[in-house]
Amino acid sequence: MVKKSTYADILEIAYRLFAEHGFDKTSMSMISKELKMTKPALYYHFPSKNSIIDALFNEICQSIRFEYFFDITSYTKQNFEQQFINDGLKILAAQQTDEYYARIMNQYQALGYREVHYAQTLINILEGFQTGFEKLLQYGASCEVVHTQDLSLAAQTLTMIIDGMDNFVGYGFHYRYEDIWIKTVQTIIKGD
Amino acid sequence: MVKKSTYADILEIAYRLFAEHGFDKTSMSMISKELKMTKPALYYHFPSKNSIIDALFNEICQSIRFEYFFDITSYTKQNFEQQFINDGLKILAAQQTDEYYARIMNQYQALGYREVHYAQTLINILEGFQTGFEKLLQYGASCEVVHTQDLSLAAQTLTMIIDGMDNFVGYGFHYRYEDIWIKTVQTIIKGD
DNA sequence: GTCTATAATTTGATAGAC
DNA sequence: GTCTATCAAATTATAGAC
Repeated sequence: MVKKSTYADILEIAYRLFAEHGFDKTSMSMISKELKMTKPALYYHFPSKNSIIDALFNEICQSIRFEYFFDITSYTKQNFEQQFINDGLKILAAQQTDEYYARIMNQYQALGYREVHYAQTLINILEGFQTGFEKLLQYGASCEVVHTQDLSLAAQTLTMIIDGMDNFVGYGFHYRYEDIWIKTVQTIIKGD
Repeated sequence: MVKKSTYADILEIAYRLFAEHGFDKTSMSMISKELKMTKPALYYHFPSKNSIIDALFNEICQSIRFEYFFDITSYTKQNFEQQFINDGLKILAAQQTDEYYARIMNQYQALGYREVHYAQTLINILEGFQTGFEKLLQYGASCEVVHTQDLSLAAQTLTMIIDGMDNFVGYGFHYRYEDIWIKTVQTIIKGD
């Protein structure tokens, strides 16, 4: 067992506690207790509770960008549909392995309603998906493998489906997510 | 200007404050101040802050059930597609007129992660949509107007789209929601 | 880097008068 | 139904010793 840095320890513990109890009901006392250190020791590493919340936010946002899951350079005319389906399912799989993900994101969304900085970052991520999907579909159309006319609308639909799957998974719904994704992608590829 | 009941006044003010500042950062002092009464006066009407949150929750849940928007008895073979589209757009319109709706629901979702009672009620509502859509599609299939084979999958997709539209509207995304809904419904009706 | 001790503030909630 | 006054508890954050 390698000793991780205190900084990383704090973020890991805070992530779990924030998910379980929420930002507001997780006090610095709770975090320090769980870390087996005292409150002032915790304050030595982070100047405030908000700075922990922010550090966590930045770390999470790095790992959920469109480019993290979809690599446009790996797409060809031959593998297009399969690759598209697989890359989307990677997101689903990632979320399903992190039981706290949805709870945490729900709270950052709430923060976003009150502080534009959070909202803007989250909006940028979702816009990354939308424009990413659009570029991918444009490439597909140029290969004559995508037949939908309205690529922009298709990209919006895909973004909403991806976001919706995250939400529903996090809420414990046992939907047939794989099938929903596959069918949505196939319908768009096939065109009207 | 008719004088509403104090009870209703409190819920109206609390709804706005909860949306603007969140449950935790909205204190009973803030609510009473906004109502131009004192804190103990507020406590006379509601025994606790949680009881306000609960009363609001019950009121909201009444107004977002599937049956509130979709009346299956009004569907015929002739009007099926148009009626389906219109009823879905009614939800979208309702949400767009209430600027606080998404913020409030985001918080009840967060509560649901910590107290099953909230989660169960929200899940019931979403399940109401899913089974409602399925029944509607079944009726459509019996009229030979719906041609999708997998009605259950279609119902799940529709539920996710409805929920996703609420989320995205609330976050200020200017998506082409009407078109997304229309196209989704038409694709399902048309079948593979 | 970690500790003890404590300041400063806010909160949800109540007693009791009118 | 509304008020003044107040409580007990909890919270974020800091001073200062080791």
